[in-house]
Amino acid sequence: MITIFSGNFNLRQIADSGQCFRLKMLDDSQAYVIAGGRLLHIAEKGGGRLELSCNEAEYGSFWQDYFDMDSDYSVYIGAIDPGDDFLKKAAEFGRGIRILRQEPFETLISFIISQRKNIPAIQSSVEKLCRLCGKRIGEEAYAFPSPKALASLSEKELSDCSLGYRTPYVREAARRVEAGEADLDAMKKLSDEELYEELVSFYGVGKKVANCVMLFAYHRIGAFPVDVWIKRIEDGHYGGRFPVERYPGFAGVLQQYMFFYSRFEKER
DNA sequence: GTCCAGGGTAAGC
DNA sequence: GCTTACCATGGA
Repeated sequence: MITIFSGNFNLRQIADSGQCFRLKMLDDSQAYVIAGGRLLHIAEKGGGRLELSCNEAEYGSFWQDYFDMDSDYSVYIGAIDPGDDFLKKAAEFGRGIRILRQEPFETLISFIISQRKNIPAIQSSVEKLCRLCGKRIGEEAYAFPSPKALASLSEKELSDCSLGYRTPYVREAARRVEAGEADLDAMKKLSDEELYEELVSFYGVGKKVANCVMLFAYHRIGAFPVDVWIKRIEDGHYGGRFPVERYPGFAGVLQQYMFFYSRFEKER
């Protein structure tokens, strides 16, 4: 176990931010995260102190990058237009959110599944897939399936994970990656535009899902996914379109604050 | 029972 | 280029 310190880090907020479907809260300050075939326990101890159930080497080689610990989020928040009261409130409310660096394959499949589902339903489908063909890495803990494992599932097995009409989308994406027709790792070196074009070339991946994969897997924090929640905000607060050009290269971070804030607001 | 969800595709204009 | 019907399912 190691102890680290971080500002702008709140487990509950990250868990509820809709970017990751494999972060499970145990109580208000503890969680399990499954990523990269690893299982991590995190506990928040107050004052920005975090206890992680890994050693220094594993932190340095994986989790530090996963949680984007080298970025200072106060810089993004500080760049917000002082006249934009809505965005200032949203950022203040969700200031513990960080943009994770998740695995491209898991993110691609998860967000293909996400279309027209609410977050609990997405988590449920992803969990079923992992239990069905992901490697067991702990008590009741399963890694996200490999492309090979996912590509070998039958249509019925996939369908039984409540994928509905998305079943062929998932199947084809897994097959294409497994066959080497798309190299998700090699795509890391592409420009934003090239990466976007590669992603939307997947059957079942459109503008919104491609932007989510860019933001949450490839850490292209300028990507700005527009779903029904963000569209509602754009219409209600920005005359139909958020001024992404005012925040060159990091509008995606602000998008997360707004998404999280608006979902909370709706709950009351 | 009804409404809605981190949308995309294909067909039609 | 821009609309529109249709898609399956579960959570609230």
